[in-house]
Amino acid sequence: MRSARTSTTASDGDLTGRARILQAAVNRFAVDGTAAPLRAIASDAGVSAGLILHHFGSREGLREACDELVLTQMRESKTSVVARPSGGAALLVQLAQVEGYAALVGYVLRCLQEGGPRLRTLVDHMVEDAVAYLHEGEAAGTVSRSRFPQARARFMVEQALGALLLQLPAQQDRLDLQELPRWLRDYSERIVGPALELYTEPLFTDSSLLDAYLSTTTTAAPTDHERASTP
Amino acid sequence: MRSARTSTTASDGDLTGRARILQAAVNRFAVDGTAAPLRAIASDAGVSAGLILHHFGSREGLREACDELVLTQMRESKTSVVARPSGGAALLVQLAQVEGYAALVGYVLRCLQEGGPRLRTLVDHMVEDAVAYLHEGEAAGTVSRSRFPQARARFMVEQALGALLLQLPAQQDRLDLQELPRWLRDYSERIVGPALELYTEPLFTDSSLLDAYLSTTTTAAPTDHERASTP
DNA sequence: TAGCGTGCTGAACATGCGTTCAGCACGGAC
DNA sequence: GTCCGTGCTGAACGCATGTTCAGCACGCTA
Repeated sequence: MRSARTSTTASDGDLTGRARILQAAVNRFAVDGTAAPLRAIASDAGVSAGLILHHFGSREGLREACDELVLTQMRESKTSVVARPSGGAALLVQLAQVEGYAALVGYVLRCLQEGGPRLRTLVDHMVEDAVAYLHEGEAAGTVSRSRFPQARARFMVEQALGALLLQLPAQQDRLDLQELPRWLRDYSERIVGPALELYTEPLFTDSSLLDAYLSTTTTAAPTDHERASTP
Repeated sequence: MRSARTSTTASDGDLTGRARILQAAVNRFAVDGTAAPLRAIASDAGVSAGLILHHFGSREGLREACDELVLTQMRESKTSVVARPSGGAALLVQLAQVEGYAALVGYVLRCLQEGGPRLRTLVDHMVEDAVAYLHEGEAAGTVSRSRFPQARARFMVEQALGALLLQLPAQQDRLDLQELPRWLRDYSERIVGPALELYTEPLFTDSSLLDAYLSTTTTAAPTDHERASTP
């Protein structure tokens, strides 16, 4: 199957082969999971499987190119999408509403679901954004100060992202990108009540547990250091 | 390779073939991910790959038998392991400390990471336990009452479990069961500070956001219904 | 016009997987 | 003793995958 235009330079309307592959890959990985076969991606892009290897060397090379693309697109879109208290999770929900960004969000969710350090930098960026956002809140007086600002931000981001992952279909099953925006919106609506309540009215009626913990770590307490280890 | 005892009834010390397969399967799935090949499991159990199919019909049959085993073992162990506020996550952490239960916990984590409705009943049980536990706290006066007790419990359980998943290695990578208890303990220590703080001192300094939300849902507000849908 | 490199194809290869199947060993029933 | 069913094996099959490779088409350069 030859593409309509065989010109190497991408004229308006149709992309270069490499870009078409990348776009198809992000889409397929989001829909069918990160184990989607190269031939399916090639078919979607209207090229042969060999061309993918020709451009990216290997399957892993394609994955890395996808990661890079997603990282830059997330960074670019961050300015246009308002940051939100729940860290990066709400950012993903917001972004998925934007036309054409569903595949991007789907790929990110699939990568996080896959596990491992693949998008660690993306999560780290989200944590940093959350730190900054919470810090602004502290300055404005709307957010309470923390003894562990860094760890608190990471804790919130990881909880919000992780809860999202639990809702996903299995890696091998299909994720409908058409339904993704609505589905994410429904999920947000479902949790916004408990979330706001939990963040406004403390779960514990007294501070005995917190006090007990703080008293055990008063001596040489590393009030905010982050370790990152993997079993 | 014939097993030492060929007696069909399991004498003390060595299990029947079926049980050995099941044990090896849970172990392999936990260590190498749920895509671990049957031949590896067979090798671990000291049997041929054909025997697995003979007993369980197919790979999916083996998975379902593992799920059932894990479900019953979790139910049995629940009485001996104290329930904790953060829902099922802390239960997993506690259980992993017990000698010989690491594989069980690892398999549960792998299944949750895989996504989909595989262990939905387990999560539902955890939610129900959390509801009961929080209710006891309310009666004792240590936990604040919620407008959405069911949704709050689910929200907390899913957040706690999900955050745990984000820490896991990739499905294809190895999960060291020897290190799992220590690793889970380290993770707990890392988050207990922010968690207790967040649950004791409200994140928001005023209730404007919560009030705004509640005012929009005063009319015919379904104060606590749960929907479960998958995209 | 001749040469050449880039984009690209399609067939082929090697590998690993789940699954099938014909058949063996053995222990209890009759 | 004979029969039969159960537990079990090991080779084989069919399939899907990632990857390799020889070669084609086309546009640029000289």
